[in-house]
Amino acid sequence: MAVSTDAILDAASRVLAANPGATLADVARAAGISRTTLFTRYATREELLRALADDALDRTDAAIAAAGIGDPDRHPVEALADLTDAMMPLGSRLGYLLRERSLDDDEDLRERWARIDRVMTDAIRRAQADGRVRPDLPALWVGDAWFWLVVAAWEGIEAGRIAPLDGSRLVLSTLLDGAAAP
Amino acid sequence: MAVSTDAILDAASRVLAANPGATLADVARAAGISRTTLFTRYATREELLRALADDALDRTDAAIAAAGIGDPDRHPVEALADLTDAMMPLGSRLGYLLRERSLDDDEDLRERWARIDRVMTDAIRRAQADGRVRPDLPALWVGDAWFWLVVAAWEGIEAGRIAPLDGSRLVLSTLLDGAAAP
DNA sequence: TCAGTTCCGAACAGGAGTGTTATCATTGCG
DNA sequence: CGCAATGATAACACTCCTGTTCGGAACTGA
Repeated sequence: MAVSTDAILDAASRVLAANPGATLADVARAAGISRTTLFTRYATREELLRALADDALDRTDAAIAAAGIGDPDRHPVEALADLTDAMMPLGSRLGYLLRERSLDDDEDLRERWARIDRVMTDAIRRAQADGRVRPDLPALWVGDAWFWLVVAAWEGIEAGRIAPLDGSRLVLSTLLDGAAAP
Repeated sequence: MAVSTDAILDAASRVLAANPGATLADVARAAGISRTTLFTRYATREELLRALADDALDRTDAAIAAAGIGDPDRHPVEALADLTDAMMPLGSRLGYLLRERSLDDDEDLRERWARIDRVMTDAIRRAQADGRVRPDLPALWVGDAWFWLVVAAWEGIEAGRIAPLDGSRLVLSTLLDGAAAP
């Protein structure tokens, strides 16, 4: 196995995030292997896409667990800060999922994403009950706002609009404190 | 002209936003016309995509002008509120551009988008100078954060996670005041 | 009724991508 | 050195989409 599975998935996520219609030949070229070799790893395009999605969700699950988002004893703002840090390197891995709609009707993937959503929303509800997050905002919305601000940071970093090391801080500070001058 | 150009673009943006790889046959079906008739309006797929993008940018330009974003005398927060309201209905029209990468190398479209970006960023810089927006956040980032919160609202509304009429308020309140409890 | 227009359906050629197969070169191991 | 495994290259069939063409249906206006 000259080229690791991870290297293939990494190349694939970069190519497919940049252009969801990219050819398997493009992916293979980016991974430094031939198209036929790529087919020996993933028999069909869909199989590759599925593996990519699973890998992205694995990493997200791991980040959520490591940050202790589901832990009621953990300070929710600290947990969110840790999670945001951990999410920043996942740009292309997860970003590709945003643009790839052919997996929308995959029940397993939807269920995995719903579970992540539930963990986040529960944590936000606890933070609201603890008086740390505004109770007048729907918890679902706060979670969505956080996620899309992370996407904003991914895009901003990729486009060179913000410094890579600033991403996490900007997301957290904007989400929690807002952009209006005090 | 039984089916208006606008109806075709509307159907096309909905179909292509849901799935950028959708076939022209899909688009024609959604628009209620035949595939051959669609070809009489737009000779190639690229021509249709270009028309869609131009239309979306036209609407964005109009919304920016109507909100007075570029007007230094206008209260910047009120202008942003008006703009956010005006952006809410543009979900699929602009959302499709987010996912469509085949137009990334189109110089005209890039220039149009850059001009919109410049108007927004200038307005944010003025708001920072006036003490209405935190000066410690990069103006580029504030603009991006606003835009992606708008996207979050589009997605949330489409998924039924937030009420359509709440979108604009949630975006503004989150961006300006933050989600942390005071 | 006739002419003109607009649209649809069917059919076709061409191109591009997927997935398969067979053959050859390379590397590593016994 | 010989064998096995791995991957590359090339070629192929197949499918799907694009873009074009043609004949006919429906509607309109004189």
